[in-house]
Amino acid sequence: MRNLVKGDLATSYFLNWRSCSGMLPRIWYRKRGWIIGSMVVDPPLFPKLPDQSGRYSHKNSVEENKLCAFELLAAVAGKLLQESESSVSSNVETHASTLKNENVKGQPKDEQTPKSESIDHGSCAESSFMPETSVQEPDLSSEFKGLPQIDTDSLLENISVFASPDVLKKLDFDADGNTNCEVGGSVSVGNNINLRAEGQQGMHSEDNINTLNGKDHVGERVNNNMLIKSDNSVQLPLYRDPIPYTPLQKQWNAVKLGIRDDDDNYFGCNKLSTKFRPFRPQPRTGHRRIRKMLTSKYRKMAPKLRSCELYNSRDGVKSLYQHRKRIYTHERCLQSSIKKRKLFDHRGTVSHVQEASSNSMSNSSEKGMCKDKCNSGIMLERVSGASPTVKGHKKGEDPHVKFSIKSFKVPELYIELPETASVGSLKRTVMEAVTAILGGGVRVGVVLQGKKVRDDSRTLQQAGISQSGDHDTLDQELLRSPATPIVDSGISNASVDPHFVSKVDDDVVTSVFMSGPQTPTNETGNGTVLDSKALVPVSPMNSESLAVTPANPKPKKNELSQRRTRRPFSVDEVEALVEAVERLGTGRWRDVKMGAFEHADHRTYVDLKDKWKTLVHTAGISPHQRRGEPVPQDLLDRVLAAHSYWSLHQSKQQGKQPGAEPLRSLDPTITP
DNA sequence: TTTAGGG
DNA sequence: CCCTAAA
Repeated sequence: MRNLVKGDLATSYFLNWRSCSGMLPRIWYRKRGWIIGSMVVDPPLFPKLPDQSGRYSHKNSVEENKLCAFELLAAVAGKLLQESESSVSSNVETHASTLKNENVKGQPKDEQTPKSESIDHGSCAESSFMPETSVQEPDLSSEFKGLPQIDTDSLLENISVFASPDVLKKLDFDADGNTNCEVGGSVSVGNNINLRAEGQQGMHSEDNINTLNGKDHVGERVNNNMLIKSDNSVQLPLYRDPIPYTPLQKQWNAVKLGIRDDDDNYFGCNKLSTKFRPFRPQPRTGHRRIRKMLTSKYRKMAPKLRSCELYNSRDGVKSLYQHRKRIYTHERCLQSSIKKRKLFDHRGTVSHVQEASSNSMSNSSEKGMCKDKCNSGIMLERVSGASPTVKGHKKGEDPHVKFSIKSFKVPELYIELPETASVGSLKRTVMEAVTAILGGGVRVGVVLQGKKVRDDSRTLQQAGISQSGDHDTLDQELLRSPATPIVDSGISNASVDPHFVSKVDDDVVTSVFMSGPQTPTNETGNGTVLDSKALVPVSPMNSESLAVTPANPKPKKNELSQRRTRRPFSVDEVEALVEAVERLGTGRWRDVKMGAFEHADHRTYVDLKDKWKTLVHTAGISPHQRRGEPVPQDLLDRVLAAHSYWSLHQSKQQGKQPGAEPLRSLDPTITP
């Protein structure tokens, strides 16, 4: 173990129970020994070894070390459990009650409690604990004890609850009321960008565990933290019996700054040193589609699991993951359901709008990153005294409606820096990330009363963005509209931010959202817009998104046919692709995708295949005929070499055993 | 869903 | 990148 984790292992972990669901501890108990976190193992630890089969020359070492990773995580898990169980301190209760008291809104206790209420407040720490929780889950309080112990200062204030048990019980997929917990740091951008690292610095366990993603057990959450640092690195969820030992707290150093959203969207790909990853929102999936999605897309939910299968032979490890898969799936279901519910329930919900901008993060335990999903968006508030009246509007009049940006937050990002990085570099990195997002192109959408105003040709007046007098009317219209069906959307966010739904005062509040390039699935068949909130980070490579996005709405042209934004491959991506093809051949694009572009969600295996096709073509033409970012000649040479090699070796034939020789083992020009 | 190719 | 036949 000691030789596994070395001091220079840069990746660290962070903990921030900011989106912790109400029954986090339950998971520790009910799923004893289940996933505690994931782990990053840096490539240098896994020198590639010559392998007879050659295909995964690093396989053995990877697996070996992976098992070590299991050990490490198991130890952590064990400690977690141990602490959870042994601690019966009453101060937990105190904390809980404190939080309850901070729940200004105060939740109704009866079953009639609107789920939206519960969930609404669930996204914010100050209303984390709902009465129902303790009522319906008498054991919760005890279960919960393990949590606050860890870091009362940083944890409690960030605890949030997704849903109350009664909500959970109504979900399709989990009657247990298991909920999800997410651990992660956060970055908020208000007037300032504040970084917050949870936990304590400079503490390491005896085993030098400085790599631990203290994230949770829910599939997507886990995925969020399962980074592939390179094709040799592994981050795995862990299963192991508890091993008593080091205080968990010691390991909860916070070095990595996590910025996340609800999806497992990483930007970047294997072999690429992606510094940060913007997220896309969690796709919304209809209840009825969840099952299907879960079964058919488990790979996306637990990509690492897949990786293991692919690159680590078939041993016990695999079965472990297969077993795990179900759990991921299950919990993912649950979470999706919860989100779904949130989406529904937020509709028409009146909630507070105030979102502190500059002070949201800094010192307040009531505000700040616990806002979770609330952060992604721009609040536009009508500030003008002008009071255009729709009904009283006369020809020739052109009253103005003025808006100001109340707050502006950038969605969560995921930034990873070595512990040795300077604070300055941290700031710079964050700045780069934010700049990339903003500079990369954003779209602005308008959400009024929780409803997206899609028709750009409508006037503000027509859209209802004018005067308070129309408020009621608008609400009614909103209520009258049928429940919005939920469809799968690659880009839509999973929740409707209560902050953007409405405002109780007389002002018409318009929420303006930025979003990435529209995806075709933003609308349901009846044209109902599902996206009500979408601050979609735009990847740095997506600088064309603004230009590509049509300024005028295509009235009828279904956006389903909208062409995807063009995203030229970078040299790094090409390199990763070439490397993967050298290894896997030209007939296994899915494997290539999984192995080298797993987290580059915008690269499908078809994309990769197409890119390879063009690469082969490019390599075959004279340099002056090439366009776009020049691909280094050596890469093109490798392309040709791999192409010819795999053409000869018939990689695409299924009869071929998995031991098909990778090119690199035969090509002297390719040396690690 | 994935592969393979044409457009 | 898109589209789609075929597997």
